[in-house]
Amino acid sequence: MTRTLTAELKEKVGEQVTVRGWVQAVRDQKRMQFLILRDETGLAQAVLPKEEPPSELNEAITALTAESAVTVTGTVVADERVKLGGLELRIEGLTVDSLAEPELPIAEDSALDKRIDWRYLDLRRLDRRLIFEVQTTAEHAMREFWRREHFIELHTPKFMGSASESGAELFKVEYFDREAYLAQSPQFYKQMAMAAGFGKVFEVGPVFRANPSFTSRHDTEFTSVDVEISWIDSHEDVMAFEERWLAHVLASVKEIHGEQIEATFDAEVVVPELPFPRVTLEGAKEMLREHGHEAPGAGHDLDPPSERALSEIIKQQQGHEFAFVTDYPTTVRPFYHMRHADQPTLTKSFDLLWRGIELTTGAQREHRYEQLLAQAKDKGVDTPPIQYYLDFFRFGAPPHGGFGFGLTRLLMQMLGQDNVREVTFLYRGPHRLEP
RNA sequence: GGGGGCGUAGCUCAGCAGGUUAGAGCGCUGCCCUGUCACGGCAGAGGUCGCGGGUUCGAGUCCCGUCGCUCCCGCCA
Repeated sequence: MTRTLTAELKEKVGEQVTVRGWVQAVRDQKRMQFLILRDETGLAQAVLPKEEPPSELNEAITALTAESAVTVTGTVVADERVKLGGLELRIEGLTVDSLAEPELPIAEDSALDKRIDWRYLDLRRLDRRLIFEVQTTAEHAMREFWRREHFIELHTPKFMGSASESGAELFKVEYFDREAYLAQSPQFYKQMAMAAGFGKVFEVGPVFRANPSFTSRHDTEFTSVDVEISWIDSHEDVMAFEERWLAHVLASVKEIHGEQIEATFDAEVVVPELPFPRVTLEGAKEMLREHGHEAPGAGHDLDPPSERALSEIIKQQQGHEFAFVTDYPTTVRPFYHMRHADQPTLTKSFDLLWRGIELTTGAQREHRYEQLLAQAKDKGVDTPPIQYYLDFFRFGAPPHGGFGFGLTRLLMQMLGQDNVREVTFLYRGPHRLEP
């Protein structure tokens, strides 16, 4: 049997077709039975007159419950009375593939946490599906761009013998007779690819952070998009790549899903102008103070309210939703970020803000072995466990830099969602390991 | 880790200053309804008020503890 999708029905008027999907609603009346069917492409009405006494088919429809999985065979008929596309299916056969229990544990207006408990039911809604269609398009556009520019795709290990970055907490796991850690980032390995002469690399993969963060934009496992580029002159080259790449991604999403995103989430996808605004961290703080906002003191990163305010100011002044904030002090950056030759307390690093939230952290990396050792010592890093990493720079390493990018944060902002959990297939947090 | 808010029916919530048998809408079950389309009408079932302890003649309501959810901060993508 060939399955016809509900979206294809308009081309099949007069034909007998088989549609397979879920029962959205049953309206069982005295003389007429209506069955609203949903598949991944939309909704369709199926209809059957009720016989006296009711036929077996009538009884089967009466017994249906919402969200049951069914296969319906019938003839497609154009009928102006039908508000759902002016089409309906005159039912000739029905198979109940799986009867749903009558009371569903969640409804459209259920709280997010409860919806995640029953995520597979929540995801049956077509607007949730759109989120993952957009994700697919965005990733495809990223790869398209990378391939065009001769990047190599990496799949780095997620088990590690030691920490790859300071700051974020590590998950410890049993690993035979010793302990291992889940990777917080592919940072060291993408740098290894630079030492291996790969030139330009990317990875889209999971990272793990054992931070007990209870906010709308953190999770303990998320999909990180990582890029690393060799033979750069400074972090400026990395930013210049990232903005072109992102503009391409947003243009693709807008072209394919822009209208639907606007209709579904009331969010406009704006393709950004190049170049993105750039401001140094200290310059940003000055801007904030000029506009009457409090800003953290020297040596400190922007706090979230400052980031939101900064995005707002730049939006007003330059009409741009993105902003690169550059030149973070060494105090808030890891040891491997390259320092400015003339200002050794500042790193050649950047963050990318979009509509007030951090999408990216990037930098030029220190590729000179002796300098890297000195910086590790300066930051109090315990070097023996990461000697394998330091060794990457002993036998000829190119100048390089790159960035890490939160895929879910991109989606959240793109779709006007207020929580990364909405755009994560299955959220993982401090108290969430199921489903 | 720190702070704010919350936890009452399958779902979303109400429950005023502690006072008989804890309510509503949606959903569910049954009956009725000539084409519905958020169908409509009538009837019904459904609750150890997160959990434990305390105050009180009496606790959904007040107090303490605990668990969970949520938002903000810290941390970060």
